[in-house]
Amino acid sequence: MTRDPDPSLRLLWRHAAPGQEPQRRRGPKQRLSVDEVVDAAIGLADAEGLDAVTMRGLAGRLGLAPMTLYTYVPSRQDLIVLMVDQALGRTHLPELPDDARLRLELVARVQHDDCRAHPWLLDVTGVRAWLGPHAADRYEWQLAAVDGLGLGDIEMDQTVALLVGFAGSIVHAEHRVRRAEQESGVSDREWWDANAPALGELMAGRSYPLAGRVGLTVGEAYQAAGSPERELEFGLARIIDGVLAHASRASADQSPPAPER
Amino acid sequence: MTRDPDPSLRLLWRHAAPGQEPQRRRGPKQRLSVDEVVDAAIGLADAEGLDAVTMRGLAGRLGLAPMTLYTYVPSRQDLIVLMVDQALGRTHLPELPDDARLRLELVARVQHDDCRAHPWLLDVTGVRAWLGPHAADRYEWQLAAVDGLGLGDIEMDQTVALLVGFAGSIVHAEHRVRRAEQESGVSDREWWDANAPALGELMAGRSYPLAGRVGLTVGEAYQAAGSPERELEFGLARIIDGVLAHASRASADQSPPAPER
DNA sequence: TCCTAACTTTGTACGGCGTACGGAGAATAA
DNA sequence: TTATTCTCCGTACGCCGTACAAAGTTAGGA
Repeated sequence: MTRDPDPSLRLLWRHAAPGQEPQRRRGPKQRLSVDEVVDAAIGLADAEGLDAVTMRGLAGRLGLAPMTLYTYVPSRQDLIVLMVDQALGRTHLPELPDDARLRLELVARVQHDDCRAHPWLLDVTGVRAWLGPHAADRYEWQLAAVDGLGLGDIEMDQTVALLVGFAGSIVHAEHRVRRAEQESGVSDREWWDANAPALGELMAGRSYPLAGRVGLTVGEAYQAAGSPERELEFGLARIIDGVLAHASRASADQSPPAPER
Repeated sequence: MTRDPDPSLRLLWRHAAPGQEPQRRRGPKQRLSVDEVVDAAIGLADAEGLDAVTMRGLAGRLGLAPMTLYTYVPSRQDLIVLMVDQALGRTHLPELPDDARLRLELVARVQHDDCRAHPWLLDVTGVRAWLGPHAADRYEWQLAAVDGLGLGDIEMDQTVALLVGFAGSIVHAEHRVRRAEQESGVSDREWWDANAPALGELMAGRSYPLAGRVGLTVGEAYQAAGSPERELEFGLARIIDGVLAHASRASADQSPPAPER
């Protein structure tokens, strides 16, 4: 009836095993552990991006032949799944404060900081990674942060998605320009200085009254196209205002002792 | 003084040229146009993802030898830049309604729909693509939608980033599971049915009271891990509430004729 | 008119990628 | 001891982006 379970699942949950692991295996012992391999891969991805995590490159860094990696991990895709959960697991999830606003902020900030530390997390696609132990722990923690506001189960899930999604989108946008700088070897400012005249010429005839004014103001304020930190602060404040207003409205509607009418 | 401008800029703005183009060129005419090449690439990416846009594959689809593409486009990376702007240009930016709430919704919905139609837009990194003509038009349109709310220039920019970032994050999350289904050939539901028992076994000993309850509720409500449409509606409503509340507060503070105190 | 320079199209080739396959040697189970 | 099972790794295949140069086509200048 049930198909064979996904083999990478067992690998993902290898540390939470129900104790049936310590059966000795036949061949020679492995030089490294899966954790060491995954940690090295995370380090490589942090430093040079997910594309730099090649089986050859990673093996070289570990002093192994490329094909040896396949005795630790079934494939590159599975390695990435393990990287995601292991990276999430490095962050200690802090205790939740009493104040609701601070709790919601914390959810977004933890996600933001993790994405910033491991920008490749946002590049991972085609993967069911949210089912690892650390992802599960995190989801539980996130739900605890939005619990007790008077939201229903579905709204709790949606609130987490809202906070986490927005935090990720900020890093995603920032990551786009960082990568462009890194790959081209030209900083955003240098590129702009070199291309502004040509761009102005090409844009001649078109008018961008608002974009021109706003772009100028933003550029002067931050010496850059934008400030991810400020965008996070601004968006987060608006989002939490909206969520808390909704929550107090919802719990007022549901609480039987209506104050007055 | 100024370095050579980025050659891909001229290609990006090729249609907005200041009329100095129609000089005849010497060799034989090209069989295709840049637009046709880019359109074919967009079709390929829409259907099979950005990874499927290989120079060989695209050339084959166009009936060309792989290297011929390099007479239209300097590199694959530049092709992708052109794809982004051309995809954005396909969407007609609707007239902005009078109601502020509707205007903000529209900004998010247009972005959401475009990302949904071209999910590979979210995979594009390492590229300065927002400087194409259609990207510029869109930014101007987005700013017009948040104009007149009483926000300062920087806050206008941040509001656009908030709406657009959130809309993108919804599609990004949805795209992750779609790709996982597509690449593995197993639907999310099938995968879950096959792996739920094994997963339950692996999770034994750990308790996820909230995640268990909420996950169950969400799963029953949507027959899936979540509903992107509902997440968009929910998040958008909260965000716009927060933005409008902030805007009315800000404009009340700034308006010289204070009503009373 | 013909020559020449510029341009398109293309074949070949190089170095990189993920990984299938099979062999050699080591460690355990029998 | 022997058989089995595991680790490690060399080789190879089919992909990728694209550098390079040859061959063919066109327009401008003589």
